[in-house]
Amino acid sequence: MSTYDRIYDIVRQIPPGQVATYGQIAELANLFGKARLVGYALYQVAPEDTDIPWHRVINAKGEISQSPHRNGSDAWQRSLLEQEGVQFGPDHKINLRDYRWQPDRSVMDA
DNA sequence: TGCTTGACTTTAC
DNA sequence: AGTAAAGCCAAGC
Repeated sequence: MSTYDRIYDIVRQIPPGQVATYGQIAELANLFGKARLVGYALYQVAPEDTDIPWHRVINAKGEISQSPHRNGSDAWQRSLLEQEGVQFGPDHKINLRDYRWQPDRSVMDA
């Protein structure tokens, strides 16, 4: 069981129409403070890999993280999210308050 | 083997 | 509010 396996395991559990931040994934995978590894792990996942919903992982700002090496897979990511009903704000940001994934919401209030 | 880089986050000016 | 720096760990060279 490698570190990345734990990350992928968490990412696989993100339900459609919801998103999670890198830091959140790291925390759930018992890797608090190691958010970079999450991004690095996802970097190794091929965009066409449908086994892992990599597109549901975004940064803490609610935006799709970009990198010189992505070259368009970021646009693809946005497309996939919109397809699942995730709406982007005027500045191309996702409202985490509404779409953030709540893994274990035992205390359901209101 | 050792140094640099990176799909990040948080805290501090 | 936008910018800067530090912490983290695996991969590539």
